[in-house]
Amino acid sequence: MERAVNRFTRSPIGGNTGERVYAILREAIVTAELEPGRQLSENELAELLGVSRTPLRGALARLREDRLVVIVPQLGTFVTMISRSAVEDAAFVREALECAAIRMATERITEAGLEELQVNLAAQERAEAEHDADSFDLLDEDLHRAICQQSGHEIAWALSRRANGHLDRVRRLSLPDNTYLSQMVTEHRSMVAAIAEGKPDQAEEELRRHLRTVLSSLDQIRSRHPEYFETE
Amino acid sequence: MERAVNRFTRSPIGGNTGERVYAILREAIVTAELEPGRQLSENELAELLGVSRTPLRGALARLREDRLVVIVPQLGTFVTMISRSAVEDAAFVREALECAAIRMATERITEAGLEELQVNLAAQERAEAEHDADSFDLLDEDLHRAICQQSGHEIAWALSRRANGHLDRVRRLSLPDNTYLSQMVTEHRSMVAAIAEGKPDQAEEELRRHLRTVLSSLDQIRSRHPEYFETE
DNA sequence: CCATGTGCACTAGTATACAAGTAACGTCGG
DNA sequence: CCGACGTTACTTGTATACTAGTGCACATGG
Repeated sequence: MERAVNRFTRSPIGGNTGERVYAILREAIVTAELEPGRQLSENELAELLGVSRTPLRGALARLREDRLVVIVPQLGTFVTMISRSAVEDAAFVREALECAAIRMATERITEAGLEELQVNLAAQERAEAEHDADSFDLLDEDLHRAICQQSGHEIAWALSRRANGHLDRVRRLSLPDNTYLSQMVTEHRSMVAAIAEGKPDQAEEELRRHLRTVLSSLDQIRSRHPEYFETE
Repeated sequence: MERAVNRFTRSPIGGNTGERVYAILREAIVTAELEPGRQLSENELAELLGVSRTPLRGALARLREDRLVVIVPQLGTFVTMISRSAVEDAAFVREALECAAIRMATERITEAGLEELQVNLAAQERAEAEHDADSFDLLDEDLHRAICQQSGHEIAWALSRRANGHLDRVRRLSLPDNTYLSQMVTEHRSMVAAIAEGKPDQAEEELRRHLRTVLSSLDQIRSRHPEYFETE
């Protein structure tokens, strides 16, 4: 324990089994392939994924921190029900972090950074024209990540994404709406424009409205899948 | 895996071994008892704490998410050096979350909630008069927690606290300054006053200034303990 | 004396075995 | 027929054993 090494040149983490399992399970929960309320058996999942319980449990522990599962000792692990408060908490966290980030990004963005945002925006417009929702999702994520990166605090994106599980689940449960894509692209365009013009207040306001559009579909989802929601 | 249970009445977590180990290690790192750069041996720590490697590794994994340790596969686990960017990231996250929370708290706080804040404040004044720094630390934490709670999003406090490791480490490394306590109490008083008067902008501004006082001691710490800092 | 190669002691990651506890189901008695 | 009780089959939590890989030190050859 005495050897104090300063060389942290190795990649911090890579394709750990636990990391991979976490990503798989999170995706399954967010898409409701593993539906809310479902009990998860560690043994069964381990066998299914071809790993042992040890890395699997690590993944479940992280999912618990994301509030996507509840682990009850000596009883079981369950996919959490969708609850209004959890969704609103996620929205609150994301709004707080990203609004602070877009403010700071507006003040310190570089030419190259702005260029990156606009390239992304152009790609989004192509994805919209081709009705390519999958490409759009990736571009959407990357735009928000890039904005946080330009703020100098990319950690905001990491935390926002992490806390975003409940919102993602609601979003993925929404039927792909034709008007949805064009509305999102329009809002993104307004955001980037505000950044380019150096108006932090306006950028923040655009982002805030943008993030709240997702929340607005909550009641719709609830009426379609009442069995996924917590009884209040 | 088929049994879908809705009764999540059990307490979510309790005194797990991993939880306990996490708290112990975090405290040791924050107080620099385990100094930056120090290599942590899983075997040694497990023996020292009287637990097996399994829960210990869970605790280390959480500390990695807090950026308090770096785990390099097949090489070792190390306490992270203090870096300006990590400290600034922590400050950014805390500022974003708590400022959003105090805003919302100001708008929706109840009489009882305000009463709670003022009781805390009075206790802080007593702790200041008695120069009881330990009591003050607890009251300080509780005040910030209570404000987040009154916002309706206590999760803001959980995340803020979690991201706050680097800031805590800097703060704990500071010598107990006589003027420090009275300044903090004064700032807290201003914050609560702004909440009571229903002025969200002012409350946010007071909190922002309050949080940045901690950051201001960074250079001082750095000159006193250069060996704890990352070479840039 | 220096350079090079090999072994060793250590690391984290993973798999497996064991312990403690819960709830549900079946059985036995009234 | 109904209720209480005990067994059983599951759960998560923890400890231990094993695997793969790293860097350092020491021995050996030039």
